[in-house]
Amino acid sequence: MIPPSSSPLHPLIRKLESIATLTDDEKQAVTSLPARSRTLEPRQEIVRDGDRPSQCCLLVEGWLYRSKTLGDGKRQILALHVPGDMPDLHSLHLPVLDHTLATLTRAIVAFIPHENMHELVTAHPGIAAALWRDTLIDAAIFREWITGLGRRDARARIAHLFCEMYVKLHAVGLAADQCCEFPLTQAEMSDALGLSTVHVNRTVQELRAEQLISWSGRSLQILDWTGLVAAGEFDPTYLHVQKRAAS
Amino acid sequence: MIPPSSSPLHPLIRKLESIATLTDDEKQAVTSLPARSRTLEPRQEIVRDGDRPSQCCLLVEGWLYRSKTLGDGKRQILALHVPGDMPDLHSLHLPVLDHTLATLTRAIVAFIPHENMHELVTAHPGIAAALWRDTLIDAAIFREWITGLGRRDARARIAHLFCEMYVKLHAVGLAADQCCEFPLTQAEMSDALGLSTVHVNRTVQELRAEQLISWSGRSLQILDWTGLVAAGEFDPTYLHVQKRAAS
DNA sequence: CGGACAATTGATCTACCTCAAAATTGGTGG
DNA sequence: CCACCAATTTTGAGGTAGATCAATTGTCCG
Repeated sequence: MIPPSSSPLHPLIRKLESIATLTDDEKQAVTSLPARSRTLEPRQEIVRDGDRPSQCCLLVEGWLYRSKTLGDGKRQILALHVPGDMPDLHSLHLPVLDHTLATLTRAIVAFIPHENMHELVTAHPGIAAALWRDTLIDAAIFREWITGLGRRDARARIAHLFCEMYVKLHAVGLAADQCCEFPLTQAEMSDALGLSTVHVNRTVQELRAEQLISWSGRSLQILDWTGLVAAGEFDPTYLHVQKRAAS
Repeated sequence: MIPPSSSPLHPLIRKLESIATLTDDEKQAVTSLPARSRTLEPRQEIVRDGDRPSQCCLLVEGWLYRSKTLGDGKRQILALHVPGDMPDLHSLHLPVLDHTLATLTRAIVAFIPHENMHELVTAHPGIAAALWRDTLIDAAIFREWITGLGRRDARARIAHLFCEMYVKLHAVGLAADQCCEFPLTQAEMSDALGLSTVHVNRTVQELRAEQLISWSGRSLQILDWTGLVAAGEFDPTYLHVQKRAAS
């Protein structure tokens, strides 16, 4: 019943299984969703602040981010997304977007019409609950970011972000052995953490000097998980991961 | 079919009508929810970080807040709640709480067992959608707070918060003529905005000197809405208010 | 009237910002 | 395979919004 990993819907199944338990029937229903796949280049907008999308976006491969831009051009990154995420699932119930969704890396995304999503959740309350749960986890991550931006210093914020992304990737089988992708530039990282690029640079060097991480190019290695967790005061409870997905 | 305003469930109906359209049948179903009301004193915890609540809390009167506390005792307020809100609705799908819910003022809250909420959303998909939508608006507010904490200065953050609470209260009929309750202390405000109390104090005085607001005790008057909106770069889109509720 | 809490003020300090330039890196075409 | 370009990362040198510490002054109640 599990679709071949070549199906663009496989990452969604994997993701849903990391946060809920699905029956075979439900898996089947997800698999038969009509999805139109596209490959997008890095740093390309998918849907923009103010848009009224008529479809949802499922990230199959690569990373996406969501952001708001202020009047003076300052930008705040609100969330980072990895394969399996549906970053604009909320558009199902909030017709007008209040922020922009874009690619960070080259990415494969699958578009599913709202209509079909509505049918899916109507016919399968279990899936509706799982998707609702997913949006609630999203909100829990927002709360953690609020806490970091409001009350943590630069070092803790950066360490915390590394921990968070490692756990998120691990939950969907995309990280192991303390290694994972981390394809942000320091400028993007500063927009996510409410810092300047200069300060991010200096603080990342600090973490490297402390032998907590090794990060170059797009690959991150966590050298001292315990130390990094302590530096970021990281407690994964808020991610509400149910279990590690089979790859 | 509308319950008398003395019913503890009236604020919930009013709130849901401010974000969605309910049929009489759905209103009836909400009204017949079993709710146990209690009056709580100011600054009293309702559910704590780590708890596994078995009921949801509906705020009938007064203000609540949600917060996280860090290791060193620093506190971040994550959200402010006004009558009609169900601040821990997410516990329906995320069993363990990742933050604390407490009263800001003396408050009346009604508790509804998860069991009955589950029955309600199973029997009434329209209500399920409205509640889901409500949690999504919650998340949209979190995103706006992230933006403020990350990229706005103290003056803009404070102005923005005044605007946000005025609009939220207005949507449920609890504000008019540029006047509303604002029962936070400056210390609580600083915990919400990621600032120190001293700096909040000085910046509020600035806004008063600019004749944008008048705020003393628990009552706020907005003297210059346009000016305050400009100071906070406030755009209410993210609140996704559908229409003003009848009081 | 007194006590507790909240608001206000003053003085000093610092984490982080801004501006600007230099050094690296990775990708590309010849 | 190398030279070159553009995008990143890194370094240096000030500057500042906002923090911290420590009183002092309201203000609201019982």
